[in-house]
Amino acid sequence: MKMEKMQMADKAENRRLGREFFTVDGLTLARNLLGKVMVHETPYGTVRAIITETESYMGIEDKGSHTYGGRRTERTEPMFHIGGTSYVYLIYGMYSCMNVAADVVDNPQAVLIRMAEPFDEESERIMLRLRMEKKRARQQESSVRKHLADGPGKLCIAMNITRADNDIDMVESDTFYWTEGIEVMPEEILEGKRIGIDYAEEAADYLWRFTIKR
DNA sequence: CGGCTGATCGTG
DNA sequence: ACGATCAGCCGA
Repeated sequence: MKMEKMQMADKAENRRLGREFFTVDGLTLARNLLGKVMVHETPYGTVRAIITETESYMGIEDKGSHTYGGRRTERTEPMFHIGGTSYVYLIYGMYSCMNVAADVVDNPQAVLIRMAEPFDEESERIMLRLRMEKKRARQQESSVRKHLADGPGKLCIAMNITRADNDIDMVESDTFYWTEGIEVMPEEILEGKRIGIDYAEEAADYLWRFTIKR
């Protein structure tokens, strides 16, 4: 009985990531978030997903970043907040993108969460349900299942992340937060160019996308 | 698997 | 006007 209790207390889903985890630069945070678990309450239950791909957006000096040149607007405000703050914005008029602010207040760096996999079977059921609800009419369930959360927009649909979840402190929240997950060794991390920022000139070539090797 | 394209709307 | 995208369609 005592043993059971100790194992429960040590379960990955119970080990929350604290402030010190997020108050590092955006490149360090993007690497460290691989293998961690993002948790979000949805109308159908709690969704837990292991993060498998991230991108760094390095703030005022990064031509690919929303905060390039210190651009501070109502939209980009959460990027200026304390590390661990969510930054959710609408892209192409129809999809949400989920980011986590890095580092200290007023250093507007963030990590885009691009890809994730369900942590357990309940999460998988909920993610599939949420994705099927929002799918286009002709799309097959097999196709949705295969591409459950393999892009920033799909990930937000699968975890019910909308702009209602913008500017939340994920260190303090009880409905939107992070926990430990699986261990990822540095040599398991693949680097690549960031996606969809052709306008960013030389910054488009920086290897600031991180994926777990398969 | 890779490239091309329309859909759709808040932001500045 | 313009996207830190997605899914369908085409060709290989």
